[in-house]
Amino acid sequence: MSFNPSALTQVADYFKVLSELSRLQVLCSLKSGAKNVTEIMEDTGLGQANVSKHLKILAQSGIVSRTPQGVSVYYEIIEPFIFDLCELVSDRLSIRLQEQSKHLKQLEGLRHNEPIQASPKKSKAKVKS
Amino acid sequence: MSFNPSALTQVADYFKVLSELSRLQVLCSLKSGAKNVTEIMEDTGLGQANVSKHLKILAQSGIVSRTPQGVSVYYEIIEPFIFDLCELVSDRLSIRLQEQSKHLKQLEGLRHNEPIQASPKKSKAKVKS
DNA sequence: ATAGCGTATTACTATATAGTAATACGCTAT
DNA sequence: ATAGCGTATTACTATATAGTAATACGCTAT
Repeated sequence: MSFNPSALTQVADYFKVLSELSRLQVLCSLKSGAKNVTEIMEDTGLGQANVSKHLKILAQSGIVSRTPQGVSVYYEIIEPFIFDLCELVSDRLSIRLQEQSKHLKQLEGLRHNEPIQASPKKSKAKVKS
Repeated sequence: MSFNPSALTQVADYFKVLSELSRLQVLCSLKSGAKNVTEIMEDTGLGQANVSKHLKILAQSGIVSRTPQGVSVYYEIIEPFIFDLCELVSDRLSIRLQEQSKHLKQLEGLRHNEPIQASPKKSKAKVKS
């Protein structure tokens, strides 16, 4: 059993950046192209300070670029790879739902053919032997 | 701009499960096959209560299965998909390092007043001067 | 120089959760 | 029944960080 803990840490940190709804919202807002902070605020409904904070994290983690332009600052996706990741996860979650409903139907079928026996109540009463 | 916040939340939560070093260590330990808690502890060096806690999270998120077997409990990966994700991220991080060192070399060149060469694309035609 | 605007930062609160010691729980062999 | 073992849970501490109001900063037009 040999895995590199420092590489794993980096992977964990990368996932951590993507593990916050607000940050994913900001990224989705940038999917259609570069935007400044105000535009992102309007897109996401997040507060200004909050958006700035998340953008800083995204920029520091190399997912997004920062370009001051006049009085405002434009941010842009520089690693579209993240959308691939999100889609993969999203697809996986869909598949899960699919299989889940399939299993539910199987249970339905069972129910009509052979009745499921109710499990006896868990009682802590000690039975004297 | 229309993204589904509830779907995004689920994606974020999935990433959150993978965003902790200890949890990734547990998963890596399970990569070679089903293991009980004690074996995972030995593999990872994590404490017993801590391992149990992480395993609970992994089981509840549908990544791992739980099978009591005698006095111990065996856990097993049921969604190898996570390893694909980890590898993708790991590969991306490697590519970054590669490009980073390339840029460093370019800076070195600048330092010595050597012209910067246009990026070589994928052609392997390396002309020696 | 000054005002106005957009953005970043500061200082703070609230919350989530990793880690852990102690303990409860549940199985198995005796 | 009892002891011993492996695992889960409880109760707690420590830490990280999301969100935010206030404010600082920096650019541009006047």
